[in-house]
Amino acid sequence: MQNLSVRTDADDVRRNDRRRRPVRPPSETAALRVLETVNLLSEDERALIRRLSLFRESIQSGRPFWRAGQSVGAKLVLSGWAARQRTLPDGRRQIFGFLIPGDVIGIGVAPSPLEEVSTVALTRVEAVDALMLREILALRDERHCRLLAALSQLRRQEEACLLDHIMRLGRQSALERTAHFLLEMHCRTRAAGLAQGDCFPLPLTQEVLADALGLSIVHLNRTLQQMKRDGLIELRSGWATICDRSHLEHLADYGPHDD
Amino acid sequence: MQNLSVRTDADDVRRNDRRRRPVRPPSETAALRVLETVNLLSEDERALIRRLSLFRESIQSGRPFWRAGQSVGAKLVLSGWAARQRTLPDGRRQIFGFLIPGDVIGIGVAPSPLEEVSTVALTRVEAVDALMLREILALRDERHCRLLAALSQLRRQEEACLLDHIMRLGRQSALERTAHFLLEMHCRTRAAGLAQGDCFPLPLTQEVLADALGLSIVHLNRTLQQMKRDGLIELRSGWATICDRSHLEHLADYGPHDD
DNA sequence: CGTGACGTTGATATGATTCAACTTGAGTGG
DNA sequence: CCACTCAAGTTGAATCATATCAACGTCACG
Repeated sequence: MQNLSVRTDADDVRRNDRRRRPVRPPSETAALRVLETVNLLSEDERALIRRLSLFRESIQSGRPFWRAGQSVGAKLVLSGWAARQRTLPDGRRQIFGFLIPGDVIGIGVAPSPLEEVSTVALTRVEAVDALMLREILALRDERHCRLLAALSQLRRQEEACLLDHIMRLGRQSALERTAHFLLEMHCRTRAAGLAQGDCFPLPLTQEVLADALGLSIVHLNRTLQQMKRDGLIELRSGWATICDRSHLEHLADYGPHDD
Repeated sequence: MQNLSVRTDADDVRRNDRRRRPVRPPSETAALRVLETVNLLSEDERALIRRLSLFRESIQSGRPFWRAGQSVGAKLVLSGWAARQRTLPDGRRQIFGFLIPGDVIGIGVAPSPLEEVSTVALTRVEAVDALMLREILALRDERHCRLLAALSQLRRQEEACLLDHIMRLGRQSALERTAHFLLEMHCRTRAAGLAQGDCFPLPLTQEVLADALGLSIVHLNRTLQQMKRDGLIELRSGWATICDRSHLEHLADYGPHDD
């Protein structure tokens, strides 16, 4: 794992026991993989993404990654995770979703309400300013049409995840929600080339997980323990493993919908 | 009320006690008002909407209004309410949102995942086939740019409602959810010109309401009763009244978000 | 005068939250 | 190397919010 060129966020977690070395330049392959998954890109388009890497920035864990209503600006995540979240006056927090490597925010002609939601880094996040990308795409040059299509499909997947999230929060039990969420994250990390078979990075504390799933931290903990006890999943140091996929999928009603 | 030109859905409910008369042509003003609220339209654009009324169709309450993945097709609701919903294998249902007069589905260049959700009529629904509208807008004629802007803002509002829905389901109590939802519906019906001051049509059974708010029907019933007892709202025959707005807004944390 | 859809109610069960204590493991500084 | 600290995870007990079940009321309609 360590010698792959993809720097995962869970690496951050697992490298805790060593002295932090100077930051290696993060590879842009995760970003490219996400987009490729969706749509094969031309060499022109890949080069465009790679050139962006010059405008790299690094956000510390816990710092805001994107401020609500940041009217101008656009970012492409190279590595690290962030959470879109909103907080009630009394402190209750709801997480709407996660940004993982290859995800993008602020691109797209029409502004999305998702960009009105503040986003906070959950690990160290390496990102590039994608304003240039946005402007290039706005020209609707034919050479970039596949990239454009890939990005707009990415946006559609994001919206589909919102719907799944509503289904989970409104009508599924703690166990079902958690199972469904883990399957979704496995799918997303796999698309980003971050997963290894049934094993995928999940650099989230139980508190964060609970705030995403609309559960208390204690109840989430018990739910996870039950899932481990039942041999459905394994969790350790920022990584999750799907042990019994078919059982999980059945439990969570995971898959395409036809009603 | 009865002599206003806007035919509301709640009229359907309240007219139960009379012989059903031949269907009067529904006015298109609700549709226009929704769009106008967002953006003043030119006379050209209004005329366009009015002309659409020729392709009118009527959907019975309970029948599907839009099938999941109906790849082609576009509709504009003139009157009546419909629910976007998904059902789990064991029958649990989650409602993602409601279509009210002036709402539109299937327009928009990029297909939205919301259009992958099946939609069912909750009252009789009068709609027009807006395929023509979609094609006209796709031309990006300058004369229709305001209409285009209005429609895309409508879509943004829809997505914002999804986020509010997630917040409600994930982190608010039954009371808060219900309050928040009622305020949202008041706002939306007002924009459609259907509300009368603090009073607005709400032609939803408690079962439907419960499935939207992620509550059991019994608990929703008790919650509504408490709200009535506390003088927050009134409900009767398909209409709701906001009695104590400031209290409700405070209770539900309703309003713009800044975190 | 049934019949069915919707709403209401009480009793009871359960899933989830809260609180508080304790564990574990990694980072930090003496 | 040890003691300390802090964040994250774990556990049990008590409590609360919400669900479930079953019965009953009401009203419109045929």
